[in-house]
Amino acid sequence: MSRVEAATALILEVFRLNGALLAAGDGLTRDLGLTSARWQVLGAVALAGRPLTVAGAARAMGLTRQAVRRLVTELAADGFVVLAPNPDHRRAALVVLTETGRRAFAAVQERQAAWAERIAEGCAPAALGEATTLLRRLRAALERDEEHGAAEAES
Amino acid sequence: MSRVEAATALILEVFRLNGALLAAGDGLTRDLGLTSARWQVLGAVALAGRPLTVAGAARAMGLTRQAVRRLVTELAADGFVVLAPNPDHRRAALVVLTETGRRAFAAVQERQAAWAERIAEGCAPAALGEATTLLRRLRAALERDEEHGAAEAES
DNA sequence: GCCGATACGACAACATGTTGTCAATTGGCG
DNA sequence: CGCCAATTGACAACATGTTGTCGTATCGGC
Repeated sequence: MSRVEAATALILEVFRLNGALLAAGDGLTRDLGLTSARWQVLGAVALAGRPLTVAGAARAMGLTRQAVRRLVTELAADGFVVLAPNPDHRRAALVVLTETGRRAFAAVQERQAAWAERIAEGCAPAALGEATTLLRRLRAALERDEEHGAAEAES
Repeated sequence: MSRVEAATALILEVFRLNGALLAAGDGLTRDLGLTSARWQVLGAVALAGRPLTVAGAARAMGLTRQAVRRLVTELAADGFVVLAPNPDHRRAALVVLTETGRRAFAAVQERQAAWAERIAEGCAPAALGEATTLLRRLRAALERDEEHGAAEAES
């Protein structure tokens, strides 16, 4: 198999796995009133070490602040977080976990560990690490390509 | 790094790479009036070997027929495909590429090959293959877990 | 040949992300 | 001090996927 074919096969598999993972994540969190996306936001806030604004959480997650804003609004409506006044910035409120939010996140984290263990059961940690490194390298090449790709496409 | 940690790191990287790939795919197709999603539909129809119905294309791609239906409607509106009567099934029309559609798909395919070569430049085909195999195995475990996961989650 | 299960297309509602736009706040610099 | 650029939150429009529901066409078994 040529390099192009091998790369294409890997890319297609990434798409499929991504879909499967999202579905699994939703299943993992559904009965707690969460989804994969909400869980991700909760995690960013829980693991930040300091209170985050919506825009800050978005930066931490690599998403746009608009997407995070809607999720935060929903999480606040469901009582997982509250928006606390920010002493440093009147408009940019801080997202703070409630006790409910903390408990829900801890519960999901436990499940996720057990789930990851089940899923990766037959895989050597070293092999997982090598695959991660390869994917990271591909993504780096992708982002490098993006930067000066627009000009080359014209040629 | 424990297996759970390694697996979690890999999963997060799959999410990130998926996002980067989608963005790159859109960039690759934009000036032809396509997107990643439309390209995928065009590819399913082009490579099927025989005419496909909307539902058939959806099965071939692992998407729902509703999602494919909308994309096909848009592709038809833009002249990339036409819906031809199906002699075997009055309601299920066949999706057929127009000359425009064929040319657009061929153009994207050329670009994709060059792009994949650039992206995977520093990677050995064997390493790509191993990563693909690992991801496939993870997805298989995931799908197996889904099946009898609902019951275990209660315990 | 009829009848019910199944497949298909259409429509609606929703989830999740994007980009674009706009006003308000903040902070730095002349 | 005052003004201008960057940041932020809000809203809208759109892209892409999902599920649910409905009506109808097709097919297989009796």
